[in-house]
Amino acid sequence: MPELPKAYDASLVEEKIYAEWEASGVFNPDKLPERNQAGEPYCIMMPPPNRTGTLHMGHAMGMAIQDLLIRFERMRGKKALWVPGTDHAAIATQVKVEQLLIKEGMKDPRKELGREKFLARVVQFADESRDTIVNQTRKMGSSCDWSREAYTFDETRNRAVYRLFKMMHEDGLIERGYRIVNWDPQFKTTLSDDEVQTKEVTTKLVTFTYDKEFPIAISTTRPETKFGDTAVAVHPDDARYKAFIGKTFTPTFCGKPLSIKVVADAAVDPKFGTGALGVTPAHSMIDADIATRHGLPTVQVIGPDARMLPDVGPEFAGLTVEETRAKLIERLERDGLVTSIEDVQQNLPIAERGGAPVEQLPMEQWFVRVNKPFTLRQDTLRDPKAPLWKKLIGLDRGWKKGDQVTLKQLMRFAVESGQTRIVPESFTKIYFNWIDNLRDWCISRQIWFGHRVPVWYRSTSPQPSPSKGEGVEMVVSDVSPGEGWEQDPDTLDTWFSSGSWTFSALGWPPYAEASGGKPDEDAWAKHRAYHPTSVLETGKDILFFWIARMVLMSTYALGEVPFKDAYLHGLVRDEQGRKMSKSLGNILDPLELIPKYGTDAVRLSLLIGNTPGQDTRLSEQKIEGYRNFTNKLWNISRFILTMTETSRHPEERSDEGSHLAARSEILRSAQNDNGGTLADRWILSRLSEVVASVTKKLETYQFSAAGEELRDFTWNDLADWYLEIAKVEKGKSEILKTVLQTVLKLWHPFMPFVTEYVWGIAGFDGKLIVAEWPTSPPTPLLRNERGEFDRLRTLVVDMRRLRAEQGVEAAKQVEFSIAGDQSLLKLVEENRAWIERLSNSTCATGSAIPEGWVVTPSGTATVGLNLAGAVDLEKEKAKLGKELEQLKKYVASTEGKLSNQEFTTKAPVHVINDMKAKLEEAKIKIETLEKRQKSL
RNA sequence: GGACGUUUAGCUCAGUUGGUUAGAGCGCACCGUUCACAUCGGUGAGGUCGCAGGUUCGAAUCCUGCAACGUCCACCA
Repeated sequence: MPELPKAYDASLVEEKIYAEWEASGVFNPDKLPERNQAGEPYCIMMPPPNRTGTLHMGHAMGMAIQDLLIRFERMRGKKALWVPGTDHAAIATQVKVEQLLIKEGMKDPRKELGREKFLARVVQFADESRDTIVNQTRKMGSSCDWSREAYTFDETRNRAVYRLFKMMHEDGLIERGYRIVNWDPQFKTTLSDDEVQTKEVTTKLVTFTYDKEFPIAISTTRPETKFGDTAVAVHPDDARYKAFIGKTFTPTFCGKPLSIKVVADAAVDPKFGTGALGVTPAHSMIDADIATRHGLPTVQVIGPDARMLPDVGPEFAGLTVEETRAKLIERLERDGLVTSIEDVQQNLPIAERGGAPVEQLPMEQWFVRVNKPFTLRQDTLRDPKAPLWKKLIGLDRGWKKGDQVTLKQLMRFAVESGQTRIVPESFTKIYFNWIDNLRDWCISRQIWFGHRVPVWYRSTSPQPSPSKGEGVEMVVSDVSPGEGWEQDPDTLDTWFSSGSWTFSALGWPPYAEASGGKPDEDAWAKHRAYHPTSVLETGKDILFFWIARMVLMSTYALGEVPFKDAYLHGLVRDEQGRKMSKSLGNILDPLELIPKYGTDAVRLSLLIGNTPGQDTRLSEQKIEGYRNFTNKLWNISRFILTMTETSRHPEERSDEGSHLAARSEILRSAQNDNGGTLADRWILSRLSEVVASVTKKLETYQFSAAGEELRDFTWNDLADWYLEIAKVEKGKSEILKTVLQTVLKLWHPFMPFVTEYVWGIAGFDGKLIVAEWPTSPPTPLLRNERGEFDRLRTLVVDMRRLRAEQGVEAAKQVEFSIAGDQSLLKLVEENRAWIERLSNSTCATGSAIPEGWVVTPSGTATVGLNLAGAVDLEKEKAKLGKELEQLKKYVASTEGKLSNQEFTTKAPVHVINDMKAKLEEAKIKIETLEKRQKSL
């Protein structure tokens, strides 16, 4: 064995170890040992990071959690597959590249380069990002199968997108429609509802009439849209306006003649403003609904560039909405039409990327209809493995082939039936709320980077009218149908492709269309067993964007849920709880922290100390703490390995012969026979307890609790007690090795590098990553060793405390004379060697010491110490008094409880037994403390 | 406006179906480096579990109300 350095240096070993793992093939389930091949499939799809640059702490956390899960399940013998990948992220990537090009000096990159050249730049950038991301993923120690790396914009995924589009179009779920959409004037594209965010601003709420003759005043924060008004809506019961309902007026609004019908609609709040609402069907989704109900016409007055259209008259045409608004308010005031102007707080819709105010415009776009019933192509959401209770109440079945359902129903039932479980459960409610309010999903985008809408048009008349579908022939195809056909210029929302990720990344669809693409029949068939995937781990902020859409796509296309569990982690915030952002300069970069503290430390800091769905604060100090723990584990290993190497350890060498022969005998007897020492039996029983508990916790996504328990065991029980005892009691090589092996295995999913490194140095059998998870406890609990050991441990802590007291600490040597019950004295005698060592004292038992259980040895000058004389009497008395008071209070209350018949009959037996035992101990303690008090 | 979450030690957070005298890490105070580790060891201080009621033999945990902070959704035009 080489000389092992005192401190573990992660930066020297991590890269090498990762390369070894890759070379060994264990990341690929097809190359796993037989045990795994025969095991249950276990699959995680990595949420594909956007190809927009680099990974951040959120990604790091996701990878740490997923790697923990996949390593845990792989070690337990499952056929574990973790598929890595990246997302082309359509708009995000295009915007990013545009910004870069503008920085480089271009004014309008798309115009200057043209579609083809511009796209080439985006692709180049995306490819570079991919390399960076892959490199970072490796640095995190992720044990994903790189041979299966997928991309949302590669050939297989393109096929999936096309197939889904085609299927949904055939089923009438994808339709072209002229509707109001969210429009981003900055990037000139539509946005889905989820890509729109809000910003609180103060604006002017203007109350006015269209002209002097118009009898009803209306309020608005956006006067410029009023050019498009076609009605005024009032509440049906509003007495003020009842007389006008049904009448049509023709006011002239700042130079533009309008036709305004007064309609009654219950959606109008009579208490807001004047109780009358100017209806603008073209520029408000709410108003459009009202317009539909009353058959009102739609008049568009704002164009895609957020400027006024010519219809509004020469005074305003071509002005931006902001300019128009200011000018209009001025004009209305001048004309004396304004009743009031007040400042109000308003949530302005803005674009997620770029932050420009979003306009609502009527446009011809492609939509996924979520509320439209369609005919199922296959049995859907039927769960053959459902437990009996679910079968009894019908939660095991969804629908049969041929049934009529809506996408919304599928999305709801997937979670409602428990076929997909959301962790933490509280997010289920949010999911349902979102589903229930879901509107049709606008999937076409006017950006260049992304999957082109696979639809082709050809004119069949000299004056085609595409918006009405007249004079135009349309066909869905992924390749050109021939001469004279033109493809739809739009691309698809990026979530349309990532929605199919769980199965497209596994090779779906099963075969290529005759029209193109390589036949790849085997890929999906080969991976079929991995779907539904086991767990989807991602940030909680992405629940709606992504999780819901994956449920939609998977239930629709395959008739099954995309994953059994969805685990949501919270945001990683800085130590003050702020969001990490470039402008605040508070970003912690995993790539900077890893070389400094090691990947294992970074991973631990993300895994321990937080709960699912809850935001977590991260600081360098925290990571440093886990770096320290990594080093502790290293030194524990180093100590054990050195100790068990007989040729190296001087103390062990002295009794080498007998020791070697007795090795396995000792271990066996400690495990089966109540042989070995008390400490041996204690550590083995603790270990078995920890194995069971950590396994259970990892199975239920309690990573933090599992890690904490392991850390406590490793640091407190193993290092601080058992290893110290092992310095005194000899012949523990086999037990130490067993304990070390088990501890390394348990830690491996959390901190793969240091555990692998130690495993390699120790020369333990096989590769760690495929080592079996320690499922069977190393020893049964046959005797009360836990309780006995704990009594001695408490004793030693007491001795240390007294040892550290003022006056005593000055002595060169301290001797304790211990009195107590016979069983304790016997235990002390049996374990005297390590008790004396760990308390740094000598101790005697059985001698008659009247004052209590701690005295000085007679006051002789050599080593003795008169404890009573050295201690601050008043302070000591006060302390004792306080302790006694507390104990007596406890005893009184406990006795009270135990004498309460209601309590003893209703409380569980183990609680009562525990209380009784604790009570006896407290009584003994009171006795000894009282003796001591008398002696003072 | 609706929904959800959070409130426990100086700080960051655990606390799984109600059950012993509520825990951990960090920080702090004091002591300690010859034999794995100062990225260390030992000892200790520190909490009426946000507030007010209720249910119960028993509440940090369940119920009701309130407060503060946070997140999401919908928006009042």
